[in-house]
Amino acid sequence: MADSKTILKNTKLSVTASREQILALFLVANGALSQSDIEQKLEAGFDRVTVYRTLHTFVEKGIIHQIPTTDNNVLYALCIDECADGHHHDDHVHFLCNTCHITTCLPDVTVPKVSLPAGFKPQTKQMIVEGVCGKCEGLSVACK
Amino acid sequence: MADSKTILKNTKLSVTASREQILALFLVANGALSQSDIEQKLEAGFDRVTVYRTLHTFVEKGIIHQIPTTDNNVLYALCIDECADGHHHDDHVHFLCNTCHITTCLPDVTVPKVSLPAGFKPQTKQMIVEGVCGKCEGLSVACK
DNA sequence: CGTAAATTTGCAACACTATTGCAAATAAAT
DNA sequence: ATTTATTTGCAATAGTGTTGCAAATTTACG
Repeated sequence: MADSKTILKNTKLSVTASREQILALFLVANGALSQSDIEQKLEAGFDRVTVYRTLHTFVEKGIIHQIPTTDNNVLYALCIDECADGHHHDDHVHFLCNTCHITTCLPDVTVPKVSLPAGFKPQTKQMIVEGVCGKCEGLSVACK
Repeated sequence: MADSKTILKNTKLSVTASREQILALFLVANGALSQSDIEQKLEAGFDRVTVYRTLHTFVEKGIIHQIPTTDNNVLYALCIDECADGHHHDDHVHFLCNTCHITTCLPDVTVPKVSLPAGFKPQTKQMIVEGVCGKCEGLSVACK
């Protein structure tokens, strides 16, 4: 189940080298990845456009989801929940560490509901918390 | 107080034509603006770099704040709260309308607190709700 | 008010990202 | 094994982010 090829087949996507390798990167990543992260980690030199299109395909198929940032650098992360095609329900919070700059999914932390002013109809919601993650906090303590 | 020039003086910024006009745009805008929005709305043709630097300056000075999006297009909006230099406390929710694509600040809707897993130290948090805003909802009903 | 000092602008320039078309290569279906 | 459908890589274009520097503008001050 945690196998690239199986995921691709289940999603009815052609199994290709680039898709397998990119998906594998997500499976071992402990956080979210940007497009350039992926390009750098791929040993085989895939074309930038291929990576771009592969990510779009994965988002469409609900394999990964996008995480907005303020630095014009969209991040992608595996969908932990089973996302149907085009329907993302990743209602979990994302955490961006200001020390190691790794963005982590917090699947156990659900985005809370908010009551909006009259007239606003909510459909999806995103929440990003910035701060210091456990690993970095521990390291800085250890250094003292 | 709602005057461009006064705001600039209060922030100890030089009063220049570009800053006044860009700030005026925000004062009349009902939602958040992207850099290209601003470039298009400026009658006087200011250089792209000037707009870029002006926005950075305003963010630094706490006049406007950034809103992250998933489409590589950071938005900027006026800080309703009094933001000190470099310290933003815009703990309000942003609403992105999927119909008119306008992002609105909801100053009365505070980003709720969430409890994070052990080790994570939160510093700031952002929340974006997508859906349909009151104006668009009303319009679509009126059309039926 | 006028001049010097500090800031800001516009231009040039470069890097990197986003996006599309198209022909060649590859995978899937038979 | 061969045909068909997909996917890839390349070329090319557009747009954004970013910096340095000289010219223009603003502010500070006598």
